Parts: sequence; structure tokens; C-alpha cells
Amino acid sequence: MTAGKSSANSSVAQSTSGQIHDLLMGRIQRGELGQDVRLVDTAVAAEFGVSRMPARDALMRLAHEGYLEPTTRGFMLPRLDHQEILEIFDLRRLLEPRAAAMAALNLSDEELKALDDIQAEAHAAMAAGDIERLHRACEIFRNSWIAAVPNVSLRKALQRYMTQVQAVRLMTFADQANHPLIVAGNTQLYQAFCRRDAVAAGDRILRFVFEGEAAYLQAHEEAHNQTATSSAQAG
Amino acid sequence: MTAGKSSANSSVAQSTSGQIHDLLMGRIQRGELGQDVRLVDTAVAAEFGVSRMPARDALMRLAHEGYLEPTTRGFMLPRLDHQEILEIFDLRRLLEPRAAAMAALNLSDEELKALDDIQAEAHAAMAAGDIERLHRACEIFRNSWIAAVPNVSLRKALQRYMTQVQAVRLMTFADQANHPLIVAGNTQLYQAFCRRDAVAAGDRILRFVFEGEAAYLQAHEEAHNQTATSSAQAG
DNA sequence: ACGGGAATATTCGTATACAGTTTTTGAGAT
DNA sequence: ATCTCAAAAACTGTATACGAATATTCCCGT
Repeated sequence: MTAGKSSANSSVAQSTSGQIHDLLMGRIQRGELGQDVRLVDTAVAAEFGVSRMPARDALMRLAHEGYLEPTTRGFMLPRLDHQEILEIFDLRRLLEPRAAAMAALNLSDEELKALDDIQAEAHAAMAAGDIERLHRACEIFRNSWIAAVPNVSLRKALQRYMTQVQAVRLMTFADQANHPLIVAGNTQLYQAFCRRDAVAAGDRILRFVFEGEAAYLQAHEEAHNQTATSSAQAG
Repeated sequence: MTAGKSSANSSVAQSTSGQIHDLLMGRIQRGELGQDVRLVDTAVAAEFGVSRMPARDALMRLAHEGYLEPTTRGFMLPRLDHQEILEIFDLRRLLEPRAAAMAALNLSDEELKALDDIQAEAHAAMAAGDIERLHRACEIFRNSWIAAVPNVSLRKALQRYMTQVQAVRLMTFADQANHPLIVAGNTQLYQAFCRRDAVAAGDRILRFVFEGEAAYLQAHEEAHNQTATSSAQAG
């Protein structure tokens, strides 16, 4: 709505710290940060050719927004624990059906076309077996329909759980068996949007969240077993 | 879960900026900030006897969390417009029933006792016709049961709309006819909590939000008419 | 060789300073 | 008296500096 109220939406950043914030968030969103990299304000400042203060502000802001986690030695990607992820699934079940329903009534033809395009991209990525590309396409698909939610407060609330959604996606995409489910789910959601069928859109996204939770639980289980066996081998 | 992960829960703050953040948030929560006060970092720093940096950090953090709004000259309470308030009612209808249901299953006997005490205080305030005191009591009642919501993410989401709740309360409390409705509603909610009746608690809070919206719409209408007549008189 | 503890290094939080920008103030002109 | 424009004040953002806390390293004793 208003132009540059907050730089959270990739709009132009006015201050240096805002620019660094957006740049780093882009890296986080694109998965360019390994799970073990430690972001230290001095290093970030040196990279951008500024003093510690803007870098520190950007890092602290990202931490407060939940995209990074402050440690005693630098900032790292948040190692979101199992419990937290489950809690956010709970929240998403409360919010996303209503949001999708409202989006169904509000999406413009141009926005629907964009959703169609990115769905085609997702299909191509799946066919090519390119997980990274599929991940990006799903991210864009989700952000696109969320952007059409007219309730600003609801929209912002959803955008806050981007990190959780991404983390879950990264875990569940590892199993290729999940890819068709995800793409088909998005296609059904898109079709509901095209029909302006708010009820179907809400139902579909609710099923989507449930399926996502199931896939996450399975991936979590497998990761847990793997860790157990490997540590058993080590010990 | 973990002890001092974030200082958002009134836990011990480690750094000066964290302490200032918590103190200022307490003032915001208790409604001690007028709609026109401008918080400037230098003034805050002087009040707490520190330099600008911790004060600035605290203010910016509060702004990023949504409790304050940055302006060209200091930070102010976010000025919610009509549309935004209605949107947040929508959000509250999605979140609060589930939150109250979970709180009903999670409230300890001590917490229930505290709710009972603050309800007695609310009754006394209503009998005395002390709007300010009733406002505070309702605020404490609400914060108390929300504090018992075990889902951390959901709890934080609810706490973000404190400003809206307060603004609505201030408007609707002006009409004394609303006072019995509010106190009676809280009493029913408390009784549902005591019975560990999650369904009744969820239903009750949903009705509460609807009633709050109706009262707000009426107050808004009246304020609108009053403005129209006064401007007509002036013109 | 291995464990413990002190010295070192790294990093964080805060203080102070300065430049750019915007709002307010005040003097002068109409 | 009011309007205009310039000077001043206030505020923000960033730079640099310093003390404190914590991790790391290295040396020494066992």
C-alpha cells in the first residue's frame, strides 16, 4: 500500500543497515548460508565497506525477526527445534485457510497468470529433478498468493513464518516422493483461485498444511534415526 | 522452554538495551503512553542514564516488533485506522478461540487464583465507576490467561495485537453500558477455565471478540457522528 | 601423552562524536 | 498581522573507540 513503510517487502531500503538487512535476508531466503556459517558484525561490515553499526543493526534485526539466531559468537541460522516447528504448524492451520479464502476473492487476473507461470516453472523443475529450482518456485508461488491477501495484518502474520515454511520445505523436499504431492497441491489451490472458490481454497490449504506436517514428521523421524545410527557407529 | 531465549516474556534482561526494551514495553502494555507522546532516543537515554545506543536499540526493536511506529521525529504508538482495527478483529477471531482453549487446559491453580483476584478487582472498579482501574484490570486479566498459552508462537502472535485491544477498550469503555458485559464475559471465561472446559473457553472468547467488535463499531459510529455535528457547528 | 589453567584473541555492548536531514523558530518584508 | 525565507535546533544514521565477557590457544604439571 504505502510505498516504503517497511523494508521487509524487498522495497527500496533507505539506510545502509536496511540495505544490508535486505541483502542478508535475500541470502537466507535463497539458502546461500550454510547451517554452520557464523555471521559476525565486523566481517559483514568489512564486506559492505561500512562500520560495525549498520551491520550490527541489520544482524540484530534479522535475529529479532527470527531469521537468525544470536549466539555467543556471531549470528547463525536458527536451529529451530522440533517443538517450535509443530507449534507453527498449529498456527498455520488457524491462519492460512482464511487467508487463502480471502486471496481467492481478491486475486487479479494478472496475479493468477503469474501463479500459472510459476506453477509451470515448478512442474519443469520437478521434471528436471532440480530440487533447488523447485524450492524457489514453491517459495514464489506461496509468496505470490499471500501477497494477494487483502487483510494486511493477516498477511504480515503469515510472512512471519516464512522461515518455518522454508525449513520444512528443505527437509521434506529431500524425499523426491513428496514433489508430486506438493506440485499437485499447488495446482489444486491455483484452480480453486481461478474459480474464485474461497471454500475450496481454504480447504485445500488446510490439507496442504496437514500434509506438510505429516511429511515433516516423517523427515524428522528419518533424520532422528539416521543420527542415532551414525552416533552408534561412532561410539 | 529454554531460559532466557528472548526477553519478550519479562524474564531477566541481560543487556541495558534489553532492560530498556522490557521497561518500555511494560509501559506500552499498561497503557502509560499517550497517543501523542513521541519517544526520542536521546530522551530515553537521558531518563535511564545511558548513552543513545541502548535506547536506540530498544526503540528500534519495539518498532520492529510492531509495538511502536517510527516517524520522522521519534517513535509513537501505532495509529490504527478503522480498517486496520477491523482486520485485527478478523485475526483475533482466528487465533483467540484456540488460544483460550489451550489456556484452559494449561492454567495452573495459582494462575486461576490470580485470574479470580483480578476479576474481583475488575468488579470493584466497575462498582466504583473507575474506568481507568477497570481498564487496567481487564488488561491484566487478558495478559494473565494469554501468558498461560503453551504455544509460544501463538502467544507472541496474540501479544502483537495488544495495541489494538487497548485502543478498542479505551473507545468502548467510554460507554458505561459496556462495563457489565465485559466483566460478565470475563467471569464466564474464568469459569470455563476453572472447569478446564476448552470448548466453552474457546466459544466464550469468540463471542467476546464479536461483542468487542460490535461495541467498537457502535463507538466508532458515535464518534463519527459527533465529529460530523461538531464540524457542522463550527462551519 | 593428557588434563588443567593462564595468556591471548575474538566478539559484544556501550560511549562518544560527527555529518546529513528535517522540523521548528524567528526575523524581516509586504 | 501575515507570509516568506533563512538560521537554528533537533533528530537520525553512521563512525570510531573502549571496557567487559567469553572462547581459544598454548604452556606447564602430572
